[in-house]
Amino acid sequence: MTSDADVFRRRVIAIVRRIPPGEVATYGDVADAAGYPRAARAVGNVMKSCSTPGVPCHRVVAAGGRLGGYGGNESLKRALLRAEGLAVTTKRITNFADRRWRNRRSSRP
DNA sequence: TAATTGACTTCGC
DNA sequence: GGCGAAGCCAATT
Repeated sequence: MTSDADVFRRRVIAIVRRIPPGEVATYGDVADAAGYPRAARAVGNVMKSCSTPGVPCHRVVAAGGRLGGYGGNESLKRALLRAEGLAVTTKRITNFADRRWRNRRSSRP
């Protein structure tokens, strides 16, 4: 059944899978790409339930270049992002602005 | 069915 | 610069 929630989850997963290596996207960006610019939290929930392999959840970070959660293992997330070619510090991504995956429908002034 | 939680975001103090 | 509160969406209990 294509429940709205299922579609949302499917959409989020599809979008996250579309994130190219070496780039990252924020929960808000993924939510926006999914059609719900305010569903950043919902994206987090979907990620937590992401039983779908091939989904680079570690490429999804919080806004402002912060790491976010990743199950609490932000150290692991930091290592993965660094392996992707990103400059990550203990709390945020240094070149986040340059590595941010542009997927938003409208550019923000 | 209703209420709570959660890997968020943003503004205010 | 750090902490707190409010707002939004979906999943879970």
